[in-house]
Order: sequence, then structure tokens, then C-alpha cells
Amino acid sequence: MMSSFLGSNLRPKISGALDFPMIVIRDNESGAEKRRVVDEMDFFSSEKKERVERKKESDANVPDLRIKKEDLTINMGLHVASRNSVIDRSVDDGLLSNEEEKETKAELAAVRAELGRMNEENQRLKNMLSHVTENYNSLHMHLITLMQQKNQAIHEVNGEKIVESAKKGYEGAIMPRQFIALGSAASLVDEASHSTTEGGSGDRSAGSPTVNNNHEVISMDYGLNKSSSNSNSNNNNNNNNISKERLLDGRDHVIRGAFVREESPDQVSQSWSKGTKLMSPTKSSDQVHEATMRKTRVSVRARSEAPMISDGCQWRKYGQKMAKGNPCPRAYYRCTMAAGCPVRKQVQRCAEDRSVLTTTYEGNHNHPLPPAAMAMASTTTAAASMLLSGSMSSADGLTPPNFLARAVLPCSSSIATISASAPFPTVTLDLTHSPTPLQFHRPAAPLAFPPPVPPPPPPPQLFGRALYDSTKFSGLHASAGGGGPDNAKVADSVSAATAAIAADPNFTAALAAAITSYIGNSGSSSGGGGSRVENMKNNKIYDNKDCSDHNMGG
DNA sequence: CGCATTTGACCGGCGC
DNA sequence: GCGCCGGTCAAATGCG
Repeated sequence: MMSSFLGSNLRPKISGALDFPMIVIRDNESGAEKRRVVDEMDFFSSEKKERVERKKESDANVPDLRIKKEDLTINMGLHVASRNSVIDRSVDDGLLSNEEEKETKAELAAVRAELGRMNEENQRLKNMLSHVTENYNSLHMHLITLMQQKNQAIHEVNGEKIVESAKKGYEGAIMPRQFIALGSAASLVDEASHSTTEGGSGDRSAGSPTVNNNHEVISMDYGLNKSSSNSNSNNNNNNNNISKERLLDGRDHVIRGAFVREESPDQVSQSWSKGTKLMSPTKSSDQVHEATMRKTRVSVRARSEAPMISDGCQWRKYGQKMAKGNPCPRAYYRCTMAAGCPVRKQVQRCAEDRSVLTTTYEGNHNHPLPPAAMAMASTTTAAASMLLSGSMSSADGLTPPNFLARAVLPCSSSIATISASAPFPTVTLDLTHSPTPLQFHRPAAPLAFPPPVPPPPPPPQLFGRALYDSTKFSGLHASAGGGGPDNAKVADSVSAATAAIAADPNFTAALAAAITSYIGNSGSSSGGGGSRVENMKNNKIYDNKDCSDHNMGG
């Protein structure tokens, strides 16, 4: 990266430097050449002043401080080099007077001193930036760790009370009106599931009322975590019990309703999320916690010829299976960006349309994410949280389960499908549609997570087309930070579809914000459109389901 | 040699 | 109880 930066900035400076009369005088015997040099040296002072002025203007026009300083360094380095050459040769040839020599050498010393100062300041700024980055990463990790420890403590201390309340048929649940805490929503969802596992384990033979009670525990715990992790983050420890009591009392931003699913608690704990081996008694509590952390899934459907969409994270493939009803194998990946990261994903092509790639995410990352991955994580996280929100709301008829479709693409038939009947709640974001520009609304609300340095965003009207040309996306991330001359070429080859899903932070951020924005207003949403709750038992949503179900809006 | 991928074995849940 | 299925593990293999 540095080389490309230097290259792109050196060339004009070199050209300018070569305009300076430093032509090598190889033939000392030629009087004509000597005179020519003397003539050039006659306007040495005015030339020098002009170049100093140009440099000042150039420096003033460079917006970025770092680039400015480095540019200045390079420029000044050339000044020094060329000046040295000219002075030395001129002195050697006896072409400079003593006064001129003193003057230019004094200027040279000054320039060198300035160069040294700039170098020092440049280094200082670099160190500062690196220090800030390190601090940010460590704080982020610390925050995640604290939240996990806090939530676990809550379960241990108050879990029994929640279970008791749930068994009594308590129907209240807190649903925060706003959330977008990066990376926390999935955790909250997962924590909710954690609570379900603990609470339901003691009464698995109960009938449907108990099932609903368990789901209510999900909602309540979710609300608890949200309130403690978002708005009360500064007083987490003090407010845990308070939040719990408010939660149990049904006050404070309560959206009443039960988390409705059709399956039994046994089904809740099965399959991908169950972590059968992780749940064994021989495993540590952390492992059990990790296993139960992974509950809610977010499935993203996108057209791509690549074997896997690039979402900014590092994945390691740990298995591949042939799934029933689909001739295409299903690949299993786990996140390897940090040791012990519980996030996993499945990748499988649609049986009906091989160009459609279904990526299903589960769990939340326990480490800082790169910008592109952050955008993707935010999107899936928001969708996962939306799932709980939608399920709760749909129970009391306020909001249809597939409200995301109207949230993101109000005029399209569907971009998202929410399953409230699966063994694990799942949101399917169907990005294989081709929405018209009028249908795509970027949210006006600012995002809560820091916007990454964005690549040139694809025009909204190209979104649908881009989705179809998602073959060559895989090279994007390698070139994202390059800024080199190949960027345009790479950009041409990048699939804007997958980019829209995973790499274009603008889009994913917009999607996340749209979801989030909608959730923030979900309590006031009117019913209207019919809900479409799919039977996702045994992962049928992508195994056996006709792809056309997701492509209604085409 | 280290790391990632492949692939068969294994496990637990579910349906019959 | 048995077979099917989804999910995971871990040894074998491939690759840079």
C-alpha cells in the first residue's frame, strides 16, 4: 500500500524537480555548456522562490494531514537531493559565488531541519493512531467480555426467578424501542435462548402453555439484556436487578406478547444450535454457555457463482454434507478471526436455482470486526433481533412477521422471511430480488456504528443487476484498502451483488439501519399485510423449499 | 512444516 | 428399536 502511495505521489514531484537546472555537466571542456548552466543559475533564486510557493500551495490543498506530511517529506527530500546536487556541482565548477553558496546552504540547512521536524511529527501521528487503534480494540474486547460475564451472572442469580414467573404464565415482556448496539443484539437474542434452555430443561414434558412460557422467558431476558447493555451501560451492575424487576412487573417500554413458536422445547434445543457435544455435562460452563449462545439464525440468499460470499470475516470449513432434497452439498464454516468465536455459518446452493447461494449465520462474534464484516454482522444481528420482535408482535396481531419486507422494500413483495415455527428462529434475507430504485429506501437515520471507509457504492438502480453478477466478488477485500492503480479493474470484476450484501458497507449499513429503524417503530406498526410464517422445521427453508417462494417480487 | 480442506465416522434427535 | 438426518469431529490429504 505504501509503495503505491509513494509511486502515485512521486511522479509529479520528480517531474517538477527535473525542471530545475540540474542537468549533468559531463563535458567540462565545453564552454557552451558551462555558460548554459550559469544562465540557469542566474534565475536560481526566483525559481527557488516559485517552487517554495508552489509547495506551500500544494501542502495547503492537501486535506489529509498524514498525506500532507508525507507528501511534504517526499517533496522536501527531492528538494534537498536536487539542491545538493546542483550546489555541489556548481561549487565544484566554480559557478556559484560565496554569497550564493552561503545562502543556499543556509536554506538547505533550514529545509533539512524542517524535514526532520516533519518526520518526527509524522512518526508521532503514526504512533498516536496506532495507540488509539489498540485502545479501541482492547476496549471493544473488554466490553464484550464484561457483557458476557454480566449476562451469565444474571442468569445464575435471577434465572430461577424468571423461570418461576414464566411457569406462572407471566405474559409481560420488555422490548426496547431502539437498538443497534453493534454486535450485541445477536448476543441478546442468544442470551434469551440461553435462558430458554435453562428454564425449559426442568419441565420438558409440559404442554403448550409451558412452551409459551418458555418463549416468554426469551422475550423477558432479551428485554433485560437490552436495557442493561444499551441505555444503562454505565450502570450495568446496579441496574441488573432493577431491570429484572421492571421486566417482571411489565413496566417500562413493554410490548406485551408471547414469543410464539410451534415446536416443543425439545426441538428448540436440537439440531445445529443444540451443540450436542458441547452440552454434555463434561463440558465447562463456558462451553455450555457458548452452545446456548447460538440459537437464532439469519439466512441470506444472494446470487453468486462464487463458492462462498465474502463477508469480511475469516472462516474455516469444518464439514460438508449432502442435505436431503438438495443435490448441492452444504458446507459448514466456523469463524476463525478469534479463538473460540462461536459464530458458524452454512453455505448451500439452492436446488432450484444454482445461482442462488444461501448463507446461514448463527451466533455472534466475540471479537472486533473489520468494517465490512461489521456491516454484515449488524445486518444479520438486526435481522435476528427483528425476528424476536416480530414474533412477539405477531402474537398480539400488531405486526406481521414479515414486516421487514415492508421496512426495507416497502413496495416489494418480500425480501425477508421470518420463521417463527422453526426449531430455532430464523430470518431469511432474500437479496435475489431486483428492486426498483423507488423501492429501495436508504434510511435517513444515522447509524450507530462507525461507518467504515466505503468503497464506491453501487447505484441503487444497479442493485438488482449487480445481484445477478456476483461471480467475481472474492477479490474485493484484498483490494479494499489498496488504493492502488488496479482498483478500478478490480472494482469492475467485483460482484456488486455480494458487495451489496457483505462488502458494501453502505448497503449493509442501510439494510441494518432499515431493519433497526423499523424495529424502533415496531410498536406503532399497524398490522395490514398477511403474515407468511414458513415451516422451517429441519431447515426446510433452504433445503426443500421452492426458491420461487422467495422470488415473488422478481 | 504449518495450515486449510476433505471426508468418513460418530453422535443425538426424531419419526415410524 | 431402527433408520434417517443434521451437525460435528478428527484423521487424512493437499497446498503454499
